[in-house]
Amino acid sequence: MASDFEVQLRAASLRVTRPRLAVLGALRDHAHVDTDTVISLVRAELPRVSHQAVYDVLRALTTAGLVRRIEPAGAAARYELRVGDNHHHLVCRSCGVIADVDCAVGEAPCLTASDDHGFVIDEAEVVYWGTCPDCTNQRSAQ
Amino acid sequence: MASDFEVQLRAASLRVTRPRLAVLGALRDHAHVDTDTVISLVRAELPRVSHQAVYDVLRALTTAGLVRRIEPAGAAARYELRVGDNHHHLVCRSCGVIADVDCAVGEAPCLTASDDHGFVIDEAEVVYWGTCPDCTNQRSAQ
DNA sequence: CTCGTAACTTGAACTGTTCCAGTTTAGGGG
DNA sequence: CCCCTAAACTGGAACAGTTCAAGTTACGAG
Repeated sequence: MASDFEVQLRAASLRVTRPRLAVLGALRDHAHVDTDTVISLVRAELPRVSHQAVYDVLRALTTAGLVRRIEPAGAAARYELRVGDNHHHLVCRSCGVIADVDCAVGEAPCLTASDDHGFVIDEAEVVYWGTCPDCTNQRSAQ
Repeated sequence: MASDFEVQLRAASLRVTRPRLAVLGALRDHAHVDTDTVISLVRAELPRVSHQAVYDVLRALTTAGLVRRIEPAGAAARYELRVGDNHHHLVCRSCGVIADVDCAVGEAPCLTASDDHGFVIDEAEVVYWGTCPDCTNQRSAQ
């Protein structure tokens, strides 16, 4: 429901606008989408939204913590609705598809490095690289 | 020594060329450098090397496994000489500096995801995000 | 030494993202 | 309830990092 997003936006002291609601709706329905896809999805609803508006909205939502930005090496940025758990991602080297995985080890998996070099660590990001089932099948079928 | 790199290149059935040796030398002396820096370092030795050559060399060395490409979200690609251990990285959100860390848990830390979704996983990449000592000090000094 | 091909040079193109100046609009104060 | 102003949006241009393409050079097998 839109009103749910409205509450979230207000809680983050962000104005409730159509583009923002459309972006949140798009992310609710499609996980791990890149900016271009978000733009298309938003325009399906609001045809006149500029690409710049989507970039602005995504940044505003990301800094507000409502949305999480994922940026696998060598690919465009992707976004997902921020859910409470700090889960990780499986990325297919072949087609780029992304799947969610829960933390491997308990609640804070590798959150503490063996030697922090004096850094103040606030997040441990884990990316599993591999080949997704579809790409594996396609390859063996060749 | 250069001859060491020569052996490595030949072992990967890559031709031994000055640009390649220069890139390897630059990476030996400077950890976690971005492409631009590699270009400068190489040109200090061989002024006439094109940026394209450096890009080509870095890609060839990366696919050959002699060099490892690191690509922290939102930053340009960085490179380091591939060493045997699969260590991880600490990245400073403020200045972008990178430090090495050994695997947190044993030899293959989080290498096995809790649920692999049918993916064939070949690498688990861990990035610790935080603030480096220098940036922490600078901030508290303000 | 000769020759074929991998590697290099030069220069332009491309993608994802950001910057900028001007216009619109959400939503609190009067 | 309406007005006003900062926040948000539009359109268009700029930018950085990387890659593509066509032609030239030089490594190293024979």
